Amino acid sequence: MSKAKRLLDILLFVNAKRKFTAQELADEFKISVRTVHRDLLDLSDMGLPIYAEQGRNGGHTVITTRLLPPMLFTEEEVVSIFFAFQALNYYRDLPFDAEIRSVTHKLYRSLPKDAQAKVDKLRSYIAFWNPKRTIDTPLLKNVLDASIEGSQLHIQYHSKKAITTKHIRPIGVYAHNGLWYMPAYDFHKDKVLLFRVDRIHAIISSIKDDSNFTNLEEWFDSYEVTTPIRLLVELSKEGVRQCLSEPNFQGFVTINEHGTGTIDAVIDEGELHFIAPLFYRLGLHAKIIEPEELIQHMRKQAKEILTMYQEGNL
Amino acid sequence: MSKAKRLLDILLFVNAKRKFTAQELADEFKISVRTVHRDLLDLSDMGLPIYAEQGRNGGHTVITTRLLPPMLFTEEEVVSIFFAFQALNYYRDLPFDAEIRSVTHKLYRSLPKDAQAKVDKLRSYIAFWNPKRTIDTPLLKNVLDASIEGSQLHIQYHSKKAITTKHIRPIGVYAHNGLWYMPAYDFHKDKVLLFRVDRIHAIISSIKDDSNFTNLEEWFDSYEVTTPIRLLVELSKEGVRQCLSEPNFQGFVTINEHGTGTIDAVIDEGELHFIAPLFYRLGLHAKIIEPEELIQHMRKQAKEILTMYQEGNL
DNA sequence: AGTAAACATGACAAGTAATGGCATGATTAA
DNA sequence: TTAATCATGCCATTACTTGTCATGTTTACT
Repeated sequence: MSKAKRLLDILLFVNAKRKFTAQELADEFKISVRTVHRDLLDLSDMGLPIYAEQGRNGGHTVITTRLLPPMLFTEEEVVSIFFAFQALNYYRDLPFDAEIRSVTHKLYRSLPKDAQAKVDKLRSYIAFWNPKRTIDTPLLKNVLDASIEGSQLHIQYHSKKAITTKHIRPIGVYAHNGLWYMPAYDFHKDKVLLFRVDRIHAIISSIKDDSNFTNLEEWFDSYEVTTPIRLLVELSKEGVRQCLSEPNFQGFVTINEHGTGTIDAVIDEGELHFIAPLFYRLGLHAKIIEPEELIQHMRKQAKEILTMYQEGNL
Repeated sequence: MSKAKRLLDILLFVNAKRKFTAQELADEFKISVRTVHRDLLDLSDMGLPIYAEQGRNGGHTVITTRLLPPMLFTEEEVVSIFFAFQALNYYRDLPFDAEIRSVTHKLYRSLPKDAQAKVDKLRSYIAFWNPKRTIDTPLLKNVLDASIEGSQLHIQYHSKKAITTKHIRPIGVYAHNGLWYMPAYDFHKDKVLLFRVDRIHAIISSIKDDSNFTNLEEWFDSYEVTTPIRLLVELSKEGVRQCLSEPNFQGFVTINEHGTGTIDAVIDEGELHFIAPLFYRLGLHAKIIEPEELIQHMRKQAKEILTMYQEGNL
């Protein structure tokens, strides 16, 4: 085995083991202790952060977290990593922030000048526009860790009315529109609720809980319509056009020959208040046929608005 | 110079040069031609995709695009790359799709089993929720390239009324809410318009244009209020709460002692129709004081809604 | 057809690097 | 004090690398 290959193997071995003696390595790789010392010197020169403790029970210890074997990338592949990082650029708080920065530096330095220019250009010509938030989400990483480890948390939460204490088990976190959300099982209310991570004031305690539990993926998939309601809407041509750009509806729009169309979908009652604003915006371009609740909601809202802005009342 | 170092240097050299003869390498690195052949054999064994053409005018050629020097990552750094790719997961069409996949595979394979599990878990517990689109954006990469190269395009565009031909110079592309947008200078209208990339039917022609032009970053920065209007809104306590979560306004909300508040901002007239839906949703929680146009718009929309849903007209 | 430019491969000697063995010293815990 | 451990130097031996030379093959040019 070539020396280079052996050094790599030793690198991996010591990374996995963290602490070891020269004799162990000598046995493992069938080389002399003297050579082990030489190899460790070489690795150290190559940047492996390692230190030795003298004396009985001493040994060598790798400081950092584990390193992976060196990887070869093509230029395009590196650009794709920059591209992905660009997508994260608009989030204020991110887990792995430090790692992203270190990877960025490593990769950027290794690029030839012209490729650096290419990356710079890419950054200037493509963007992922999530509203840039000024809201801090300092507990994001903690909550994510709690989700992955499956811990129960007691948190202080700033809810609609006041700051309350909640006993929850997080399911996961997701970013939506620049904010971080956490669905979590609430032990007191005995159901899954959605929390905003930035509204968590503090984590009071964290208990490891080994029982199996749903994760975010499953929760997304299992999202069920509990009280189904039929939504039936007639659309003008322009209404069709706009609804096709609307992620909630694009699957449910049927277009007839004149270019007008209809939405016919079954949705959950709870979604009603969420979709109402869309139909407000559409105005005459969308006429709701069913459900009656939504029509009444529209009517009520319109009346409120009209009352508030009576003619002459400026 | 050690052999290992020389091999790395040769790797970089041949990647940059693509095609070369053994003699050239021998001269460059001051080694014999025989050794060059041996080194190339080694590199080939190490996976460098290289082939040789026999005969006069023959030589060695590297097949792939350029490779970069091998890089060492810590486990956490690799996880951060997966994390970034996860953020891209919800976009349907992406430039660099193939590269992202190959990087993913390379990295995943190199991870130890337990770290693979960690990545899998991460995927299950964190999500970036952009509405999952079913709209194809096949020309995305072309448009991005055109932006970076600074080309003028003639495109067929599916606009509000019909399919028209446009002569444009793209400024860049950005993703927003799962859709890809392209601001571009329209030569006919002599101003910058915003296009939806999925509505581009075809690129008819592309002309390289070396003149300097604004890029996306500058365009975002230079976004100017052309016809400023003062927006003044009174908010209830709940109105304050909701507006603080609204990226457009969170900087402009002032809260007074009772928890109620006001929005006082200067916005562009063109944004009016865009912000109206928010105030619809807020209903009585927000009362617009200025501008009059917005109030009239609200009133008009409310009247339309009421007319459409007259009592008894179900 | 002949020649020159290239790759491909083998043999061998000379040179260089890596290794193991041994010795010595330093540090630390039992 | 002793045993376990790292640290370093020296040297003979072994293993590897290199250059030179020789021989073949393929291909393009004249």
